[in-house]
Amino acid sequence: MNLTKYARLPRVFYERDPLVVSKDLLGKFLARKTKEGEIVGEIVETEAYVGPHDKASHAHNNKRTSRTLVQFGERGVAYVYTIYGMYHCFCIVVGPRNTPAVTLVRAVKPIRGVELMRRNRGLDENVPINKLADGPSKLCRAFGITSKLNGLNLSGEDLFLCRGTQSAFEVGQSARIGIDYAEEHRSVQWRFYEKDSEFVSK
DNA sequence: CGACCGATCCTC
DNA sequence: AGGATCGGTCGT
Repeated sequence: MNLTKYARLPRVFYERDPLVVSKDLLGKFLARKTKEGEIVGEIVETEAYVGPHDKASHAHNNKRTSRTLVQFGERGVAYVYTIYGMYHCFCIVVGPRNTPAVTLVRAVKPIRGVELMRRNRGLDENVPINKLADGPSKLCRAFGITSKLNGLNLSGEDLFLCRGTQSAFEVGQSARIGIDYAEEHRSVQWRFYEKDSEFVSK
């Protein structure tokens, strides 16, 4: 398997309803290439932040700040932000220009580079594989994703998305995590995950 | 410039 | 159940 030749998800993949894209991202591969080596994970959990009317969105009411700026740009670009001073979250811009919408990638199933993921997390070899990237900030640690990658186009070489070798799964759906402030959008079912997967967040 | 808080994670 | 830990954001 040569990652460099792996076909990136085409631009049209992102040019659909954010909920459809978020759901369709399940089973796709997220790949990272650094000097240290290559890391690949199958996306098993996502959340949609569907637009400026979404009260859970950082860009609610088209709030345009230095943090949210990339949400107003091109689709298929990384939106990486810091949280609780010590962690990062990785999102994919899925809204058209000037219409902020993103998919938060919450968990992946490690496919390649498992040892590198362990090293990046500072974990030893007896930590089970399903605990390496089962949360939005854990996967950022495991993949070495920091705010330096904010605004990066996801069809390049450093960090990109591609169709993997998808196995069959059923899609589960639930309310999004950690957005109790979002009033009537607190309970909408905009979280998607591979049902029965042990790699989703707890 | 000060104050508040978080799309989390880890430990108790 | 509570603490870590600090950048983003907003009000003064």
